[in-house]
Amino acid sequence: MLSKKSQYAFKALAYLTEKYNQGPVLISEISTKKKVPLKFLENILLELKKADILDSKKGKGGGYYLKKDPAQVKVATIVRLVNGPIAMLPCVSLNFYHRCENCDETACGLHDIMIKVRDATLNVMETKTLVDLLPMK
Amino acid sequence: MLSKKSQYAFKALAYLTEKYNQGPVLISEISTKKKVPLKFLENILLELKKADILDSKKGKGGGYYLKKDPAQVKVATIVRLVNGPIAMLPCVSLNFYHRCENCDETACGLHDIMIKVRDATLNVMETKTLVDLLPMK
DNA sequence: CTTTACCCCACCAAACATGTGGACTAAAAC
DNA sequence: GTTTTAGTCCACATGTTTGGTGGGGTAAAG
Repeated sequence: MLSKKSQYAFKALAYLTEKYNQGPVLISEISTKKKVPLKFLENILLELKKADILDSKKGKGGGYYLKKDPAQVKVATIVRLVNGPIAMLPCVSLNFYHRCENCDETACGLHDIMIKVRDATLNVMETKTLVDLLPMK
Repeated sequence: MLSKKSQYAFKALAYLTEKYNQGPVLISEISTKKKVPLKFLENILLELKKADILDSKKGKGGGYYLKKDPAQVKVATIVRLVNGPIAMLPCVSLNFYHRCENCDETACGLHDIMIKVRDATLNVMETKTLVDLLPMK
């Protein structure tokens, strides 16, 4: 399951997508509009900034805003960043690969199953972007 | 990611699938062959028994064995049992549904994305069974 | 009635999740 | 140039989950 942090991140990103190209948005505004704890949100947005998804301005008229076109930011990228690996096993992860202990990958049926799960999941997450977070009209 | 517990469960189930219809298998045998901590494994197997996946016999000649044909036991069932929900959001789970707070499902883009992810994942996990845990010959 | 082997309960440490508080810094406004 | 605004950074608190262990109890076989 996605952590609350991840869900908060998506709520914030949805809001910033709505406001894309309309200048910086206050953390406090996102916090109240999306019902996300202010200080927690602060950490999340900072993390997204460090990952080059968002940018920010300090002082009056400041706030956070999307650094890139939301249609170019994949859901998979955000999940990996905030929630961690998408794959269900370390030995099957593209971005967080780690060999399993006591497990021969070439003779592990679970390995093959989880590769299929990963591919099916990525097929969705790599094609959906931030604009898909907004409800259809 | 799958918990270690889940990985242990699958290792044990793979072993019991190999030994299907060959009588009860000792916990200690599974533990040494599959390199799973004995006491931890005990808890896991007991849980699988209570869920009607396994059965056991006490005393000499006792041990654990599969209660059903391994080809009839879906991977999805085991994951739900040992690891928890398969869906990435409570509001999108078939077996563990729970409404999201502060979130209108009908106007939540993430909701729709995660339904697609869930369906893609289930498509694999509902068709794969314990026999798929064994390496192909 | 002793041995074997599963059953059951309680506990434990470490890691992670979910926050909060407070001081600091940069930018803008006055 | 000092005040105000708003993001940055660090530390800590607390609760839950994860991964695991210890020990006694119970049922079946011999």
